[in-house]
Amino acid sequence: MADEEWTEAGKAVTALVLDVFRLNGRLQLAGDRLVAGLGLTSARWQILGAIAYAERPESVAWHARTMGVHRQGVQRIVNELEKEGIVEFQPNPHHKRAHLVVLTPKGQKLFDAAIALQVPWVNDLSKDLSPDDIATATDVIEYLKKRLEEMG
Amino acid sequence: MADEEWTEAGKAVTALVLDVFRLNGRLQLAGDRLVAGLGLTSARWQILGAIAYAERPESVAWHARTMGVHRQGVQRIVNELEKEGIVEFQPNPHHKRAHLVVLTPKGQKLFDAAIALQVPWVNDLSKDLSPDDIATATDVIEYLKKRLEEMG
DNA sequence: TTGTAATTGACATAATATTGTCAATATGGA
DNA sequence: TCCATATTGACAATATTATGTCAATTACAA
Repeated sequence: MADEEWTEAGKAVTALVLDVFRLNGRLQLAGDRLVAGLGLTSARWQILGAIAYAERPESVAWHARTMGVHRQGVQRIVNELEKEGIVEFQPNPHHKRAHLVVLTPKGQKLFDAAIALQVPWVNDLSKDLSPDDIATATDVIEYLKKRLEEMG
Repeated sequence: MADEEWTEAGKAVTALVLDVFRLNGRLQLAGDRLVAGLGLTSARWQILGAIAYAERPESVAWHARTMGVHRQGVQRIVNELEKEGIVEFQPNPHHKRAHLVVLTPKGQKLFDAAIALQVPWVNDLSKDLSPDDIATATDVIEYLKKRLEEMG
């Protein structure tokens, strides 16, 4: 493969990447607006989701690693959420310092309220898309993500 | 359509959105690493690309609007690039203050160098993907982006 | 057990992004 | 022309994110 020119797939993925950047920005904005009334932001919501959907209570560092973001950012937001009674720390039987993060009942209600806003929003957003095409798009996105994780 | 539960497409798009967030992070990271040796970052590179690929010289505010980002951020980076001789401002015959941004020869060389790094990188990244699937993914991403722009 | 490397939360600092305001300019209608 | 509205670059004030360091802890191999 010559190095100076794009392959067909390379050209197409280049365009896809630029679209992913733009979509990411729009989604961030839309998410912020959707849950602003609940006192949430996209960043907070995403962390709540990670905690809510984890199979078991996990540490801040674990969540950061899983989300692929800096652990300091997650720590800062989780500490805020803890002060607001939205999450709480549980002792970790396997680690004295790395406490496990869980939603409080108040946090669970807040997350449920966010979901209640997201459901009609995403149902409307996606109503004209074919499930097959969405699945294909997801496969491509996940493949690229996996490749990047391997390469990085 | 009931509001309390996800449609099939809604559920699938919810998963897709989370994947887009993760991929965006990985791409940002990979881009930073790819062009770091050139004194570029993902953000700078993206702005250079917008300037390079614009059909004609445009103002900072125009680029920010097109990219869907804050105009202040673009302004800050463009001002830096201008100090470094990578871009320059041209007088705008239609507006006294809104100067038009163009690449200098040095800037064009820098952008070409970034592309020279990106080509083999993206060719390798995409080598096992089918052009059809990439096209489908791009269509879905673009559709979502367009819908969000309309809604917002 | 002992030593080495990795993980973790806390903290500090710098870089970047966000938000709001202002005056200059441009646009379009009355 | 005149006026209201929108756009633009500059500037300032916060907020958020990124990066590096540290000590405590853990994991693991010798």
